[in-house]
Amino acid sequence: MKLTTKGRYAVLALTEIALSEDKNLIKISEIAKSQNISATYLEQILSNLKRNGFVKAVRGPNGGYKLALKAEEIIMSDVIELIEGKIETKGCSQKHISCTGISGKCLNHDLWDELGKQINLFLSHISLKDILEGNILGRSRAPILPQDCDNMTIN
Amino acid sequence: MKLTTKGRYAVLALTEIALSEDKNLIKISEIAKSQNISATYLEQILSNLKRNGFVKAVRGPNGGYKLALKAEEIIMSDVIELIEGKIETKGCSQKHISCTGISGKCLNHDLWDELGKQINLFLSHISLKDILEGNILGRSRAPILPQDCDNMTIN
DNA sequence: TATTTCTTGACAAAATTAGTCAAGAATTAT
DNA sequence: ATAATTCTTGACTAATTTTGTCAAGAAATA
Repeated sequence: MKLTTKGRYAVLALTEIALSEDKNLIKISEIAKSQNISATYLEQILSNLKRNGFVKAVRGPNGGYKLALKAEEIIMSDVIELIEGKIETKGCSQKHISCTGISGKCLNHDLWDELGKQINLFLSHISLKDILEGNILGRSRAPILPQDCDNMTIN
Repeated sequence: MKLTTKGRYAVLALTEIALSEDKNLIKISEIAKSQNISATYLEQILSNLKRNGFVKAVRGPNGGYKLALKAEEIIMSDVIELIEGKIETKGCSQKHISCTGISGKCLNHDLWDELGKQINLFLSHISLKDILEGNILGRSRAPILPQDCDNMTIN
């Protein structure tokens, strides 16, 4: 799996764009300067976000970027998947035979599959709006254990 | 954050070692062969696992590795942190000033911090025993949302 | 004593990430 | 219309990280 500066820069840029919604447009150079990121590197990322409908661009003097969607519609799992590729923690090399020698199925695969699912699940519940509102801390949650089902009721 | 073949190989090796507990010792060359991994690369990883008390090694003819702990005591977050380093999805470059321009604190930091926390929380609830028993699938869980607190009771 | 097997650290190749550069297209102000 | 501004695109390069290899050695056992 991957989580690099590219993904972080993307979220950072989206945040900056959202925060200057009142001024309507923000330039790459402004974001680059305020975040101290290479402007030309940011171009790649914003261009990608544009192609995929997260932001809109206006060229020419006083041009710049703005959000193409409402902040609550910009979901982190979508953004990260676009920029970094699928969150996949691929397991063993063997695809069909067991890698642990046990019956038919690779035990390790489960771990990485489920971790990937967990990461995705987490990010799919967080929108740009949540970030803007500082509504993130304290969200992580322990995984489900067998005995949980007995002790928990959802009304 | 990082999740590379090295971490996967470590878990794979631990699984193999655990599965041959009855034969008591398993050689690097056996693991390498059955998993089709470079033996010399595995050496590094197992050596590391040994230095940190997860496995024991016996040299000489009929030597090899065995677990130094019970399978239920080998926790994935410990293993992964050892092999891959701290699960840290470090946020912006600025440490003290805001990177989004908003009051004092970096909004993006929260996202990566909390994601790191979630990954760690997930892995800290999974032991080698769980893997051996195939007790992994279905564990991932959606993050906590504000309204959850109202609708859920834990008895 | 010879063989097996782990141990360690230095090296090197390959892949990925991060970043640069340049030519161009669209827009706006003058 | 023209010049200045700003995004667009793709090719290229540099830096870093990952993924190994290699070799000399140490411990154990038959």
